Amino acid sequence: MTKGRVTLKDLARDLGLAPSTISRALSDHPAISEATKKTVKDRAEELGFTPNSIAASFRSKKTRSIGVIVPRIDVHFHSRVISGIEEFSYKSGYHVTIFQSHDSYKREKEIVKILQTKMVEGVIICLAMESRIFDHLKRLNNLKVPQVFYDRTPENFLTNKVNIDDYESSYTATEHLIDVGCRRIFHIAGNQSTGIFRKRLEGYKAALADNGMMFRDDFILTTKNLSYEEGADCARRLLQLPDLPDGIFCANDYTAVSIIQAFNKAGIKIPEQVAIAGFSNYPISRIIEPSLTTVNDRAFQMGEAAAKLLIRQIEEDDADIIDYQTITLKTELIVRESTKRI
Amino acid sequence: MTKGRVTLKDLARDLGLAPSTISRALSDHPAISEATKKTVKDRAEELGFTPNSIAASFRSKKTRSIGVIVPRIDVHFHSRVISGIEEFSYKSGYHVTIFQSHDSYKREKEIVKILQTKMVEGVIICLAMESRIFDHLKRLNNLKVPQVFYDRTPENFLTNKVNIDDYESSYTATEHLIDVGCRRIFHIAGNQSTGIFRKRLEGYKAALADNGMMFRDDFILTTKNLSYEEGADCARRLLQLPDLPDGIFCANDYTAVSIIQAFNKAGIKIPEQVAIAGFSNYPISRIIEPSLTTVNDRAFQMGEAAAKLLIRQIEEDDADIIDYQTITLKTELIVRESTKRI
DNA sequence: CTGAAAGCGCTTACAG
DNA sequence: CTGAAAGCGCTTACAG
Repeated sequence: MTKGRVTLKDLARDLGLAPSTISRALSDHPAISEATKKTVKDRAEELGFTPNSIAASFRSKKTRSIGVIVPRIDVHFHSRVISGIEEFSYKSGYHVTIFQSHDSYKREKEIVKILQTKMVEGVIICLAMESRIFDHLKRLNNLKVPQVFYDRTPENFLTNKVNIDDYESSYTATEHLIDVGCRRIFHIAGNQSTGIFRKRLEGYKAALADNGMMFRDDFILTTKNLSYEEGADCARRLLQLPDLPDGIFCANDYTAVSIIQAFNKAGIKIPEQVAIAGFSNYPISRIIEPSLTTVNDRAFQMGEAAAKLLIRQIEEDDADIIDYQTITLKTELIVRESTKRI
Repeated sequence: MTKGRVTLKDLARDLGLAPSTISRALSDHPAISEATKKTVKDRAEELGFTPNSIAASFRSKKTRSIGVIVPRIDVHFHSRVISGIEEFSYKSGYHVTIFQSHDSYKREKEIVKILQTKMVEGVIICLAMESRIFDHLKRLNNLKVPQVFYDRTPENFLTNKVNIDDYESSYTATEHLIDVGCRRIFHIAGNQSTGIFRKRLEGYKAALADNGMMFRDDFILTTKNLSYEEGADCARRLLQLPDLPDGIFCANDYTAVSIIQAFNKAGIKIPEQVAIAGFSNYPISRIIEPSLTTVNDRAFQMGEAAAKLLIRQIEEDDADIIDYQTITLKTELIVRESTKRI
């Protein structure tokens, strides 16, 4: 026995069989007899044989590894997506290597290069905020490494995408506010350079239009990052208005929570005077008082869907066929106290 | 040129040099002349040469890959630790492959086996709640794969550990409650089968003792998971007491927030009647009203420290020397409204 | 059903 | 400073 690890060759020598036979027996090749398989597997177990999958990957060109690039792992949304990715990948026999771009284009480019050397079989990525150029990703494409984008996805670049229906979700949330009697509905909007936030604004507009309500520019407060602090700032501006809104649809939960707190403090009754809806279903949305009506963003399912799509593309053998897919997950509106007017 | 990727051999042929020279030039081997290095690197760039690091790993037995096992990625604490691990590892040229045990011993065992076949050079792990037997990890040890544990660490098993000082942190938090005038301080305790929660209880006890206060068994409410719901339950029990506590030290933030809300509703003034301190510094602790005094658990730094320790152990060449380390990070008490009585 | 042989793309002693 | 050669531990056509 060589020092340390037992290799497949060691096993072969031990059993008086060819290495090729051992290899096939261990991977349940149909040509090998059941008897041999059993002998080999038992002996492998006894000797504590651990296959070196790096050697196997090197030889077979299959690493069964997926690269994931997110802006930050500790952003709750991303950690949930990653959890979904890991879960589905694990069940499918793939493993997941994670990198953070910190929203830097330079770092994203570096990571993509590393991913290439690591021979990952596919990549799931949420673009860095800074990324405007996609050459690094097109290059991956040329190397036939499938990619799936989520959340922040490239425009003008044909590829695989997984998203929720931001437009429809916002439409539903806004219509819900209308249904509970709101007539002056404001929108706290996200950065309009990001597609999903544009869509959330569009959904809001469409719901108003379809219900015969006028869209007004001054009902939109646009923020940079939809941060808690920006939410407080929006609340301040709203409270100075001659006419308060009677409904607010916020493009995320942080701003919604912030506004709820400011309004609570100002003695404004939620939902009686102002109904508020958010977006994401972050843990805090059910803890805040009143609890927040919000859109469940299904981050975990997005991760699962992304992994599923990616692995299908990896395992599809038709290298010539390029069929990019865009998966859109349905969301649900979770109605809580902040809009329960009736 | 072979179809698809350019290999090191292709480069060698192209330049009329030996593959060994190319290999050395690319890795800045001191024996190679600057002129040759430049020629090689420039040509590599031109031809779009991407080194196959799987081949390199296979040959050199260095994968520069670290396995990370956590119960769940989407638990905020773990996602922050992972973020710290990734950050430090990336800077050190290592990459991080992540697995979730879902607190299952069986799955943890499976993952450890996979990690062995993947030839990771080290493992960072937060034990599954279920894990009582450590044979799978001892086996890793025998294979000379360094391990670092964090948060939930094995007892009676010599290894590397990274933790915060739970005892000291709880002592400080409790003493802070005493300093602001509390005399009937209750403790919401975590599951006592977990080391860190035992230590938090101990710290609480010690602070009482050192300040001449009696420890009373009935001042301890023990929970299973320190969940938000269990916090509400604790609050209910506290509110039924003939004498309310005047201070509560909670072993995490969820229970603290839950109690704050219940007390708010019951018309009990925080901090005037009851001062409350938590543990973790979760985002919600600064949003809740009144904002929560809590211990910053330094999860990101734990991840960094774990990665740093692990990588040092990987790169230490003295295979014969076994020097297990335990790193304890200092925490800080973040004082907010919930204890500001003076 | 089993085996002999080639080779994946690198790195690394050894030699000069 | 550069090169020739061996080989890491597997898998996979090819052959019988």
